[in-house]
Amino acid sequence: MRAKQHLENLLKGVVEAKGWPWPDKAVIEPPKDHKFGDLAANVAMMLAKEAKMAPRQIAEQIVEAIDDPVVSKVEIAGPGFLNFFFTPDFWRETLAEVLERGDAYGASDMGKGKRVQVEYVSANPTGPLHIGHGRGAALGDSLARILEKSGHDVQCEYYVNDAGRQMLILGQSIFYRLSQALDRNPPEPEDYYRGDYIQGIAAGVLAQHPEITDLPDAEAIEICRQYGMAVILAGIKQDLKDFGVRHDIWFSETSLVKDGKVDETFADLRARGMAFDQDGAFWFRSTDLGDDKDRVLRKSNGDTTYFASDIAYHDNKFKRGFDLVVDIWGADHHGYVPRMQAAVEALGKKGGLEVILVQLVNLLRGGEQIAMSTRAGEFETLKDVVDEVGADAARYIFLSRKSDSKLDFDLELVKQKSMDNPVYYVQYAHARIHSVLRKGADMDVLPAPMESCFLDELTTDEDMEILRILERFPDTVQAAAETLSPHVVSNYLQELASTLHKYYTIHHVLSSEKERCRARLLLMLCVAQVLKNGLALLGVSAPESM
RNA sequence: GGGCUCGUGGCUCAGUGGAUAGAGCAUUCGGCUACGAACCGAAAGGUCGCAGGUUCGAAUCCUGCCGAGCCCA
Repeated sequence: MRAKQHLENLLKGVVEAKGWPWPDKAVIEPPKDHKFGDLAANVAMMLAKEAKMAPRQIAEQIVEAIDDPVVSKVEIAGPGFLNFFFTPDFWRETLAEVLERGDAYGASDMGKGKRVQVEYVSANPTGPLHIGHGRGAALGDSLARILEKSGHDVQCEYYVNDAGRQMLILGQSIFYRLSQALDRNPPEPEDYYRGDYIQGIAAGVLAQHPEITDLPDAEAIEICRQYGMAVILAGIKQDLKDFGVRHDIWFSETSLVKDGKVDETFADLRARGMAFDQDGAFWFRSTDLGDDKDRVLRKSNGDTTYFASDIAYHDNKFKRGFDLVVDIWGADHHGYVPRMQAAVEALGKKGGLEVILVQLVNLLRGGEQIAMSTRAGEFETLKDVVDEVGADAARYIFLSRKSDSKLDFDLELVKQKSMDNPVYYVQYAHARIHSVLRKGADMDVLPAPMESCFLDELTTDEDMEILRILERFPDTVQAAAETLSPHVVSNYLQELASTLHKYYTIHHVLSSEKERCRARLLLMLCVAQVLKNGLALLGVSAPESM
């Protein structure tokens, strides 16, 4: 961060002094290979057209004008890149920043306090969460942490679909099992939830509402519905808690309908000319916004559609003052995205909604696929998976890949403590450092204080490599926030851990000469801090021993 | 039929218009009588699905086609 900012300011100064405009497309970033330099800039190439000069000529002029104590060398590469090398002292200063900021290292005010809502999981409370929900949960939770770290004001929400047909089916399913348990031989419903958990809930209803056996079916079903929903929702909350996932608000669909929000939103859309009556139904004019047909909001029989509730819900979100709303959905809802975006645009909030689609999770055990279907009752619950492999491993696997590609989740592989399972690789690096720090303390050798001159001892290529990576952490967090991609952080952690392991093999920390030893302990301490901060963004623990 | 997403070493994946396309796994070879070998090093492995286009420059952007998955009809 410091490096990038420093260089940008420097270059801007030079370019301005030459009377050239600063090109929007200028990029300053670390080159793929550090032999090219510490940072590379393409300003010369971007300026070539504007200044009507060859890139090389511009580059030469810039190089000539640069005079900065931190820049130790500038080179011009063939295509016109400017490659900058910074002094070792500059890189060593990174340690001061890490020490000073501690857990806050990596934080920034990039978001400028922008209010962001992240809505995720939001599974219908008709059964326990399964592994696919776990992926959405890990992603949403991590995203919230990353956005918060980069200066956004974040709120996490779970939308409880407690009003629809699915909940009625839940009630009927419970009632069916309850009647069976009473040997009443009820007819099998056409469509119902078959999972074993339904029977447990039925027993619970009976225990708490013994009078239910004498009630008319409709009333009994309603009791089952409410009881079942409460039990299942409590289970979902517990599962998410055990998975380390946070939701600030549990928003009920029923409350939306009850409070008349749906009608308010309808009126609003009508006033904006985005909705109309036809054939006894009420329609959303989505064709105006690129949808392939207009969509019904209220059917001629008076029922409102799911889409109508969803529009009202999003209207409500924006009325609560969020600048950005992030929805995390299963990829099977992707057909719904353009419609929802159109609705948001119709509400005058174009660009205010980001939908992240999470692809399916393919659950395997030793390469064999495990079938999953909530209706059929065959699935591995999130709880089972977390109990088996641990929350850390599960979260890390989910977060180490882009959300828009399918994910194979093999229980056997995830349980293995090997490189098939990258979470241990990163955690091991952290634990290893703490082991060295403990050992150092036993030997009465402590990390050097920052203000000492010992840091001059950090001179090797490996020292510099670690320092450069530590310095990049704040950039990484911002990149992850901008692209809403936690996997950027996990990739970074892999790289840092790998560099640490390599360092550890090459350079012996404790038995080297005393001043060097203390300088290296300080370096180790800072690596541990950054590993910890990065893992925290993923919601994964950083153990000091394993 | 229309739409969305994805095609990168044998496998799983990074790669936000930039330099010789990178990791891990698997394979082969090597490294613990020093801080944790849950580790490290080396070798081998690629026409970035195919064909055009945009430009100083394309795995990346655009168009068409092929293939996979999903949604809607």
